[in-house]
Amino acid sequence: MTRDEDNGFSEWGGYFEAKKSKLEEQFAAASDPFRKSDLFEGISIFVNGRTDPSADELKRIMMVHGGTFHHYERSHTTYIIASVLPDVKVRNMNLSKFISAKWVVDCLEKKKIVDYKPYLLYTNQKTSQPRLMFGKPKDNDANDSKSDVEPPKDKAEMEVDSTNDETQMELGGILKHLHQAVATSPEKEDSASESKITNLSTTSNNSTTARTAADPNFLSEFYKNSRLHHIATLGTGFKQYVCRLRQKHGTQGFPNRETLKYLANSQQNGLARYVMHIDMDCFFVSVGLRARPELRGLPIAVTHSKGGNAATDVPVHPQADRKAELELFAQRFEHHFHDGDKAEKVRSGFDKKMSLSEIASCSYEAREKGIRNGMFVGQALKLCPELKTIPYDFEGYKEVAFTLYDTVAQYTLNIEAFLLDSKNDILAYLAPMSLDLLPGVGSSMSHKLKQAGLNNCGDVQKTTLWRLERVLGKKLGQNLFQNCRGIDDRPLAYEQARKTVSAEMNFGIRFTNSAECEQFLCQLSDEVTKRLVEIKRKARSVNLKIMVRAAEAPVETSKYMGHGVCDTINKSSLIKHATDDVNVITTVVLNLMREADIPPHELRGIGIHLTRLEDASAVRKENIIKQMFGKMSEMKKDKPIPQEAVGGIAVSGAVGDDKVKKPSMFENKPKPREPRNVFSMLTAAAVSRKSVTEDRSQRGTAKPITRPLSLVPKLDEDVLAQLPEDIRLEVIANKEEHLCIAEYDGNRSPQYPALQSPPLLNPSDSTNLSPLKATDLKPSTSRAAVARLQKRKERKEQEHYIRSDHIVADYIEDMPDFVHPHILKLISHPVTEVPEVPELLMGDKYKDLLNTWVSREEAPSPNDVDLFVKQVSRMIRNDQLDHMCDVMKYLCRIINMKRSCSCCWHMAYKHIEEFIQEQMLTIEGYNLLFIEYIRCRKCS
DNA sequence: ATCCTCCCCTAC
DNA sequence: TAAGGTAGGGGAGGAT
Repeated sequence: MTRDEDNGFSEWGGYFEAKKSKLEEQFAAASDPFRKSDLFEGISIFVNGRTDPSADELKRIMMVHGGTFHHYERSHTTYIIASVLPDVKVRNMNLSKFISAKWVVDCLEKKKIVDYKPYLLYTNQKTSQPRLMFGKPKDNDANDSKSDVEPPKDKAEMEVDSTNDETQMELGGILKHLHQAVATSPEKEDSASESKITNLSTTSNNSTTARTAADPNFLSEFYKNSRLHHIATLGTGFKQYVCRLRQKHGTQGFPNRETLKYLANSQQNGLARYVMHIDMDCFFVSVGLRARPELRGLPIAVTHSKGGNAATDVPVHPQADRKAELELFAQRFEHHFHDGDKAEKVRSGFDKKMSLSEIASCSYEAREKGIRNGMFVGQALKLCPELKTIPYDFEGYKEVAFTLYDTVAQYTLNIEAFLLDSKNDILAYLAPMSLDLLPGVGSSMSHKLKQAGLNNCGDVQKTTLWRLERVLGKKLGQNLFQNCRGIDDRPLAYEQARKTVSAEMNFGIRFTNSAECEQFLCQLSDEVTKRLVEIKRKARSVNLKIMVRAAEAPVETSKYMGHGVCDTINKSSLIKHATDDVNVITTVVLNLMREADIPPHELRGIGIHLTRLEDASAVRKENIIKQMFGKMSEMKKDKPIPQEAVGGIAVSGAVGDDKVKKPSMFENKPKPREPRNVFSMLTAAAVSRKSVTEDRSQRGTAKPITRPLSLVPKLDEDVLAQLPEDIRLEVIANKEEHLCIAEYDGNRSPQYPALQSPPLLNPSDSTNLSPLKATDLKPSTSRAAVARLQKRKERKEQEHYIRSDHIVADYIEDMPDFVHPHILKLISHPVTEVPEVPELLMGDKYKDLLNTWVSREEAPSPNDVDLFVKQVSRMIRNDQLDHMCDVMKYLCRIINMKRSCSCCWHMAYKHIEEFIQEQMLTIEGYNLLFIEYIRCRKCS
């Protein structure tokens, strides 16, 4: 259940601070000495992509004429200026905000705000826009909204009424209202009429409301009302939101950070780092109280229950038996009773006819009475009969959290919670602290530690690492050992690629027959697949989690539509190819359920978890292997590939151009091998390669790509043996073409395999060969295999050859970078004769080397930077992230220390860092946050 | 030794 | 009446 803290929002800062920043923003605009007019007062724009006039020019116009320019789209951005529509699917954008830059120009020319509607990029809109409703009764706008679209509350606040064509909207004025509306609450008007009622919780009073999962509307109904669902999705959603802000942000500065720096500089040197900790206390309650100031200072709880008398005498299902369920629950979860709140819930929560609705968030005044988040309302009312309950406001939570993130983003995009480094008294400071205050320590772990005689951080500080590892396991022990000393040196990671996707419902599951159950499974499969597609991934493993009524449990639960005491069953299935096809997933899910063979009426909870996720485009590439084999058969009919084509067509997209031939620090070391090469053989591959190389040049990390012939990976039976089982079997099934790949000339020199004896494809001899078994694909010395090889050798002389190695090389080149570590390994062989990048930076010697490098060179040579980049690149591939971070930290420090005025060095460092982030993102799926940074006022 | 799978625990 | 979700980390234990 929920912990005491709050619902996941305890890190999210104050709403009123956010509000203040809006005012400050307006104030800042008003006080601009260069200001020429107030034309755009109250209007803010965000420029998306390339526009005419340019973003810079638009920024200048807005500044000079009283408007606001947002460096990234914010929830209250009035208009988004763009030339083309972005991929709206990605982020559910509000299209009614996208207008052409010409609007700004025309406003300026006419010296007034002209109607923006003719400038909308997306014109296929319903006649009624979601609109701002300043207390207007709904029927006031009947003339324009015969609307079948309900104006969603959340969007309405950000929209501007544009229904009256004749009227030039006084946008500035409206926006002032808008700000006010956001600052107070969208529910103000409702609450005023209700404020006399003690308890304001409302439930869906729609009599047609779906009651169980047998109703097709139940799923969406449930998600709409589930606090836990909202907490989870808001969390993930905001992670993505911050990522987007970070991506959009690019190299722009942080508008408000300058102010902060200015303030800081007046006191000290300004190079110190600041950590802002934002704590959103009682988040749900605080948001709920925006519209109910009269309730401030009272014990308040956010819950679905109406509270009051209604919550002490709830109807109980005739087949429910609270006492029996309580006893069974207590018996089954005895070992969980180290969690005091949970124990108390069981002990006194099931009493009489008390409400079993859970409290999502409660005010300090309520906490003082012993009320906790997650507690049943009935139980809470026993502790505090005067407790007031208020309803959820999910849209409000979202809105406030957006405001918060937007506000913070004006200062930094390194938004992540972390423990402080040791600044001296940290040990003493932490010693008396309760262990469950540390991240990752919950009721279970602290209980375990208590049993080991460890009650607080001080106790753990005195314990050996070995003992902690014994008690908790290796990793958890190590973490606690560090954390209780205030140390957490893990690199901060964000933008991590998702590893699982799931959708679960353990409420309202009541089926009378399998048709109802299967219909729900289809719906849930659909839901989870949508989430999968949304994140552009595909799944290989489908897991079905089923909660089944425990044999001893009463047929109906004490909690209305709850799951009661259950047994949990997990069933999983591996899919041949990663998929995001709803039909495939649904079929698997239905099969798993049939296998589980549970009577539908005994089901109480169902969840679908998709794991072993793969990147959708990587999966596409995997399929290309098969296509490639297919193409090879077509090529039988084509002309032979002239040998000259084999030599390698260098495709360059160089950034580290060698115009400056500075001697390299590392020149006496063996030359690193060039990592890539491109061969053009298949038209299709060449086409898709184009986009890959474009990508690289955009990133600015492309290198001239040439590779000697000897580096072309060969494809042989080992490769095939290592391909994923399913693909391999398919290959076997299509033995006609693949046999040739599976076998190669055994006389090849081990030293220069590709050069001296390139693996050759002989398309014509394959047809005579017998079907292959899987074992045939392993390196074989069997007589039959030798005979076949001999036969092929004889034919080589007269046949046209197709080089499988080229095709594979081409395929590898065509793959996006991030699949290389995984798939490249499968396909290519390490080539031994070419020197590897020397491991200059491994071990401890890197410090000396970097020290010498930075001390000796006034400016770093591109070659050295390039070599350095290769070294760190390898560390990333080899999963030596900790070491890589150490190396980077050291380099940064040395540069700050010895080259504080040399922006060449600063740029070089930043270039390296950018490269690392790119590579991290593509290989690991997330970025790193480097604690150490270049402290230069000139170039930072 | 290393990987995989099935959980449990924790955070939000 | 009531809306008891979602994702990641990692330990235990078995397979290889």
